[in-house]
Amino acid sequence: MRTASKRPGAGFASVLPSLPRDVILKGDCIPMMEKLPAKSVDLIFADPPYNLQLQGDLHRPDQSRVDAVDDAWDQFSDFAAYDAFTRAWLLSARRVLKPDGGLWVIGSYHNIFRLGTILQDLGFWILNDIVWRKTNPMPNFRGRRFANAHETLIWAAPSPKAKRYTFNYDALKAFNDDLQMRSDWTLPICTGEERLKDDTGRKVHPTQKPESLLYRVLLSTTKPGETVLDPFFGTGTTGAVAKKLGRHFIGIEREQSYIDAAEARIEAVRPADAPALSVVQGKRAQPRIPFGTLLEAGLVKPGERLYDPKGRLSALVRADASLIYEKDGRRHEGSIHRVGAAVQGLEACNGWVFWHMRTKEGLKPIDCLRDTVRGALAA
Amino acid sequence: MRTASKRPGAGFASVLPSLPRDVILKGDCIPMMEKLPAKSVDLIFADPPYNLQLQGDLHRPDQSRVDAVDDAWDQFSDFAAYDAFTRAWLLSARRVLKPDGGLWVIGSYHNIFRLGTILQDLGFWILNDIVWRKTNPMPNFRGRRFANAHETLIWAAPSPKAKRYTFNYDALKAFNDDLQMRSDWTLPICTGEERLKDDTGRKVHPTQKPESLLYRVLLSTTKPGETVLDPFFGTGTTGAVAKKLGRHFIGIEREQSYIDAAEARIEAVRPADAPALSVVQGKRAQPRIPFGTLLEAGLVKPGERLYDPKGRLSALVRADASLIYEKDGRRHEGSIHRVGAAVQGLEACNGWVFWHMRTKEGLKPIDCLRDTVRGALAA
DNA sequence: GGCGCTTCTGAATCAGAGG
DNA sequence: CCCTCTGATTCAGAAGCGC
Repeated sequence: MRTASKRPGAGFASVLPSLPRDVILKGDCIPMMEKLPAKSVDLIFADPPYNLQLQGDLHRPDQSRVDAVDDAWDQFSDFAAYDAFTRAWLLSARRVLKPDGGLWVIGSYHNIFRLGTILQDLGFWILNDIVWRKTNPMPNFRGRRFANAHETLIWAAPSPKAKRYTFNYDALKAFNDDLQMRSDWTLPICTGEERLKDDTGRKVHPTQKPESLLYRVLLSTTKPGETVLDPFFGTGTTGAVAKKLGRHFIGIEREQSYIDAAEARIEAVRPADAPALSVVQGKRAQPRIPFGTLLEAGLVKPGERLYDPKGRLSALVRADASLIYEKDGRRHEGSIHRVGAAVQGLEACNGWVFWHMRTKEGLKPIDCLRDTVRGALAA
Repeated sequence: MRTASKRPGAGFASVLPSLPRDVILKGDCIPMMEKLPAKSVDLIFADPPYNLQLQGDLHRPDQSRVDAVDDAWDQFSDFAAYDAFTRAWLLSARRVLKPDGGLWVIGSYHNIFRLGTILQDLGFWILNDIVWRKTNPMPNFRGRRFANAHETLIWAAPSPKAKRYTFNYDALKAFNDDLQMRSDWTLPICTGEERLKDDTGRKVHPTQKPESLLYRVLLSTTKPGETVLDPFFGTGTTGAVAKKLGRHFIGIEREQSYIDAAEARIEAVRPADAPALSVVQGKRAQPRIPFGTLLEAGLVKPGERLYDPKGRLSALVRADASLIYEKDGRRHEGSIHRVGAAVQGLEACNGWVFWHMRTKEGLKPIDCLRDTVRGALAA
C-alpha cells in the first residue's frame, strides 16, 4: 500500500491517467476526487461529517452559537453551508463513479435527511434506505428522548436509468439463511479488539464503523476485484474490509493520525482466498439455454408432448422448438412461454417450470434438462 | 363525535374561538388548520402522502398483481411540488401547535428525507428519528433490492428552545420491561380484524397504520386529556387510539369514504378496554442469527472448512456464508441448510447442528457459535 | 371443532438481453 | 432509442376450505 501525499505544489498535476488502487490519498476529498479519472470507480462508501460545527470547512464565520436559535434564517445559514458542502462532494463523487456503480452514505438524523434530499435533487436514484440497528447503543442518559439506537444508510444509483447496478441478491439470501435480506441490519457497534486505540489507550477515531457493516455493504453491492472509493476514509474500515474480501480500495483522508492508523491496520489484514470469495450465483448469472438447444441435443424430440404440472393439458413439440396446443377448438402456438401463458389465461409464464416431460419417475419439469445441458457444456 | 363539513360558503367564518375536540373536519388540511386557534394543540401526528413514483405493474412470482398505491392524492408533478406542499402544511401545523407540543411525521425513503430537511429548514428541532421495523413486510419480488422492511418516523419539537415537550420516559421504560425504549420499534403491519374492509371485502384505505404504532406514539408523547391533531386522518387510527387512551383528537380528512369508516370505527372504541394491543417487545424479540452473522463477527472466516458430525465430509465456507461442497464430480453450493441437505440426499437439513468446526476439543457444531454471538449481542 | 393445506395480500420508486 | 421476447422472482400471517 502506498500513500500519496498532497503537499503544497506537489500534488497531481491534473487528472490521473489511470485509477490508483489500494492507496490512501491525503487531502480534502473534493480536490482529490477531481484528480481521479471519470467513471472509474465501482462503488463509493461515504461516512461524511455529521456535525458541521466541528468541521473546519464548515465553520461559521463568527464561531459563535446564534443567540436567537429560533431564527429561521440563522438556522438555514448553518444548514446551507452543510448543504453546499454535501452537494459539492456528491457531484465530485458522481463524476468518478461508473454509470452502473453504486453509492452508499451513512448518517444520523442530524444530517441524513439533508443527504437524502440532496441525493434526490442531484438525480441520484435511491435504491434502499438501510437501518443499522445497534445491539449495544449508547443509552440516553437524561431520559428526555428515546435511546438513539440506529443509524441510517442510503444506497443509491447515480441515475434512475442505471439499472445494471451490482446487487448480489442470491449471495445475500444464502448469507441470511435462505431468507431475502431486509432493509434493517442488526449489528454491534465497534468495540473491543476491533476498536483502534493509541498508546494511551484512547480511541483513535471517534466514530469508527464496525467491519461487519462494511462487510455487508461490500458483499452485497460489489464483485471481487472491483474498486471502492471512500472519500472520508478515517481509520480505514472500508479499506480493511475491501482487502479482506478481495476488493480494491481508494481512501481519501486529511488527518495524518488517521492515515497512520489505517495503513498499519490494513497492512495486517490477510485477504481470503479466491475460492472463498466467490458467491452464490442465481439463475440470471448462468448461461442462457434456449429451448431449441434441447432439441439440438436430442434431449427433446420433435413430436414429443409436454404436460402441465398436473399432467392434464399437453402440447406438441415441433421441430422449431415451438409448441402447439389444441383442445376444444382452442389453438395456441408459439414459444414454451407464450403457450404456457395462453393455456393458463395469464399474461406471462415461465415455460421452463410449467411444462413437464413424462419420465419413469413421473412428470419432470423441462428445466431439469437445462441443467443437463449446462453440465455437458461445462465438461 | 361530530363531523364539521366545509361546504362552499358554509365553513367557519374565521378562526374558531375555541378548539373543537373529538371531531373530524372535512376538507384540505391547510385551510382547515387555519381555522383552528393558534398554539392550541398538544401533539400533531401526520401521515402525509409519500409521493411514491411507481412505474408499471408489479407482479408476484405467482403472477398475481400487487395492488399498488396509485391513488390521486399521492400524485405530485415533481419534488418541488411535493416540497411546496410539505412546507405549507408544516407551517400551518406549527401555528396550531403549542410551543411545548410535539410533532410526528411518518414516511418512507421516497419522502422522509424531504420531510426531515424541511422540518429542519423551518426551525423545528428533531428529537429522534424512529424506525418502525415491520415484522411482516412485503417482500422484494424481483430480487433487485433489499426488502423494504421499515418506515421512518420523525419526532420533533416546534423549536430548539422548546425544552418542556412531553416525554413519558418512565412509562415507556415500564412498557419495555424496564429497558429504556429505543429508537427502533418492531411492530406488525395492519392486517386481520384491525384492517378496515368494505362490503366487498376490499381494504377501505391503502395505507392504514397499525394501532400499535399510534399507541406507542401517544403513550410516549402525550398526557391523558391532551389533544392530538391528525391532518391526514384517513380512516382514523389516530382518533381510535386517542379515544382508547383517554386523549382527545381532531382529524382532518378530504375523502368522505374515509371519514365514514373512521366515524364508525371510533364510535365502537371503548376507552376502558386498555391494551389488548399486542406489541413485540424489545427483549423478547430475540434477534435471529443467520450464519452470515458469524462471518461478519469474524467467528468463521471465508476459506474455512466445516465438517459433518463424523468428520468425513467437509465443505468450504465462502464470503457470502454459502458453502461449497465438491467430491467425486458432485458439486453443491448454497446455504448451510441447502448444502447439508444435498450431501445427505435429504429434502431439508438444519445446518446449525449438522455442520461442525474443528477445534482443539474436537468437532463442535456451529450452533455453539450462535450462542457466542447472542452473548455478545446481549452484553 | 381441529388440523393441515391452499390461497391471498401488504406504502414498491422491483429485469434484461437482443434485434 | 424503441420494441420484442425470454424467463426470473416472495415472506409472514390471516383466511378459507376440506377432511
